[in-house]
Amino acid sequence: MTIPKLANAELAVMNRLWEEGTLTARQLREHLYPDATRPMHGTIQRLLQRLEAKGFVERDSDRAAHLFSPRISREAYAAGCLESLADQVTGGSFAPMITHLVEERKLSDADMDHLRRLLEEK
Amino acid sequence: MTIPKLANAELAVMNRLWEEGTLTARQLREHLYPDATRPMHGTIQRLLQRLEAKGFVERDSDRAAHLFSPRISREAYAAGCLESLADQVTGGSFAPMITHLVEERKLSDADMDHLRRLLEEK
DNA sequence: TGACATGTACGACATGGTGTCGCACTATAC
DNA sequence: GTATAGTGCGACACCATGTCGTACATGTCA
Repeated sequence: MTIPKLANAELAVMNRLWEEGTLTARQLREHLYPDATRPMHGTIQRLLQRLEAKGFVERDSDRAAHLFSPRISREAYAAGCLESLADQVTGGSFAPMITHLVEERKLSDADMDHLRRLLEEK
Repeated sequence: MTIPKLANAELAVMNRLWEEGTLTARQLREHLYPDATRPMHGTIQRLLQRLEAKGFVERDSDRAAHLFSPRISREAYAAGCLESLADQVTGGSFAPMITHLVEERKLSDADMDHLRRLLEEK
């Protein structure tokens, strides 16, 4: 029961929803395709429909123009992807890749500090 | 210049190469398709060819049966995926998803200990 | 040398997911 | 009523992937 992967256009929609919380299809379209020569109505609807099917967005159909909100937080999605990555590549363990990140100095100081404090508390 | 993503069959080949170091196409086939009703020669060759094109395997063609070895370590691949995940979802920062993992207690004790020690050293 | 086994190169195909379009249908506004 | 905006969804083209088949190269042994 791993998290379904999001494709580019889907992720763009989710990123916008994670930023704003709740939006209509029109608001999404205006941000994602600001200078579209074509309508793109259908495209957004299709994306939202698929995202709803995957359980990523929630639809409030009270009004004529439905309201869409994220159903999964950005952090939960990211962590879910990280989990399935670990399952596929490092046998479910996170240590190898984080170690590699630290040794290659890919972690920012802020990230390191954050982690240190987090681990001390637990 | 993010790391190209590996598909299932490709990942299976890489996992085997990461375990064994260097193998021939035949050895790979015997492990990956042990009870194949069909030859699968072409399939393995195709996969290796694509992996070579993506820069994941190295080919030693000195002998008649070429030898294939991984060109990227398992850890480097995992960390690379993790990096592009962070870029896509959390603006390049790793803290949010690791925090989420810790809070949801998805990290094993071994992982936690490992990280604690790692971070103390740096 | 020829016959045969083994291995490589690669074009081709079916499949599945994705991004897009277009049209039918519905609801709201004037 | 008509016009405008929104939804639902079938359809399509595109691309990566996994697989197959065939052509070609090489090696071995009589």
